[in-house]
Amino acid sequence: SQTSLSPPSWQPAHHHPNGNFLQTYGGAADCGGMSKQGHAHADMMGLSEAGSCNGGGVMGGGFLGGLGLPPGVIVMAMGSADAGSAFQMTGGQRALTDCQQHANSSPCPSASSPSSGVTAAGGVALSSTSSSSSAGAVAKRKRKRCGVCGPCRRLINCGVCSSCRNRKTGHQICKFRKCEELKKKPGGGGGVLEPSALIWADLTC
DNA sequence: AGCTACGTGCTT
DNA sequence: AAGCACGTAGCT
Repeated sequence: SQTSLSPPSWQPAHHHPNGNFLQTYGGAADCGGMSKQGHAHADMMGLSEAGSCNGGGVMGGGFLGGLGLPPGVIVMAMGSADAGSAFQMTGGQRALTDCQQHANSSPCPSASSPSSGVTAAGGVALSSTSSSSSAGAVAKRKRKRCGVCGPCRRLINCGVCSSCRNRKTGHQICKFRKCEELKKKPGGGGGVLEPSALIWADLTC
């Protein structure tokens, strides 16, 4: 709902060329879906700072050449100082909001899930009773993305990876957005996340 | 009700 | 082992 923190004033991001390219694009869906909050930008920032190298940046080149869409956005975002500041603001605001909201006891990282119990450790707190499914069995709860790893912080799909291309049948998130934690096997791993979480907290808060 | 994406089984 | 396809949990 557009209550409290109604989006600043850069909402327009949508109708602009951006909206178009995205829609035209395969990745469009994502952006559209994500734009519920309308923030492909926040991601870009994340991209340039962390992930861009592994996927965004590199791909960008390919895009411009073959598909030429996503990069457009990026270029625009970075190109216009105006937009730049706007993004910064929004991004900052968001982060801040998150922090404050989750400042309760944990740093922003946990922003991933406000009410549900997702632990930084990547564990899904099987909070409450597993509604569905039989009582005794440990319902096969879905783990949730940690929300703090590089991939998680990325908001836009590459649109070219197998997951993006096969979205119809694959039902998988963009490979570049696949949470590092979810890549690991459910049972394994301990608190490998903490570090990154801290960093993230440091950077944003 | 519809969408996104995690989990898992099958195929390559 | 990696990728694909499907079922469905979780969310809006």
